Amino acid sequence: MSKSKNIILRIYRELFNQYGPQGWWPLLNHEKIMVDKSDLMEKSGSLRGYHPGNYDLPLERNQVYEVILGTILTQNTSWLQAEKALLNLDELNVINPEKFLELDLETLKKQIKCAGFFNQKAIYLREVTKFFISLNGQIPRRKDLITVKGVGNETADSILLYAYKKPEFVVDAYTKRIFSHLGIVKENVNYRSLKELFESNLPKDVAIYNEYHALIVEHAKRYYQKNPYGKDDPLPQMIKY
DNA sequence: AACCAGGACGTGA
DNA sequence: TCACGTCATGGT
Repeated sequence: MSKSKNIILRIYRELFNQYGPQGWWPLLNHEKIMVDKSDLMEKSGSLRGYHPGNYDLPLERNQVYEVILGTILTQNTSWLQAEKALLNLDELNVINPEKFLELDLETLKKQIKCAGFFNQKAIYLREVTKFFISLNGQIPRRKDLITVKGVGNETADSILLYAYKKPEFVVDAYTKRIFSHLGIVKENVNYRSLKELFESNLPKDVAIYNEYHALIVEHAKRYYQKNPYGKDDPLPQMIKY
């Protein structure tokens, strides 16, 4: 049992002990091999991570870009569907910002249809692609990212954390669901407060931010998918005292 | 057959 | 700020 009084940190340790490193973005290896789907092991309805424990990715430009595409595609959709859309785009070799913009709108929509909201996501993807190119290799500021149509709070933080490796904690619906169920925050807590709660209780460490959010998602998939949320969650017992 | 998925936007209090 | 309707396919 951890001796720390820091509940946020204790939960992180518990989750990591339970599930281990998750391995999120990026999905594709743009240097050589394509992803072999048979290598992806099942993990609670989704697919197993791609490079668990490696927090140095993405390394190259198209990999950074791929993560950005993924953050838009997965909005309010399971990662499994977003992943399919991403693989569809990869088959056309358009996971490259310049080539992506050459793709006609109808083909684009067709490729990403499986991820839902394809009309607006097609627009969002183009917008964020133009923004990415305009950066010219620079790391975007959060306030500039948020002005891009289709990039809200969570997506902006996801891009900064998972594409640019900047220490911005990502809060999502699962985070709110779990931590309000545990009685740590209110159900109607807003994004900024919840994000601040994590960032003020954790070392400013990209690897921890990266892993913690992924662990929250994995935990939520197991115990917070259907109502009543958190019914069989063992966390309340584990973090007692 | 409902309900949910690694949300964001536009609008009107 | 905050609440609400809208966007849409797919899995369970």
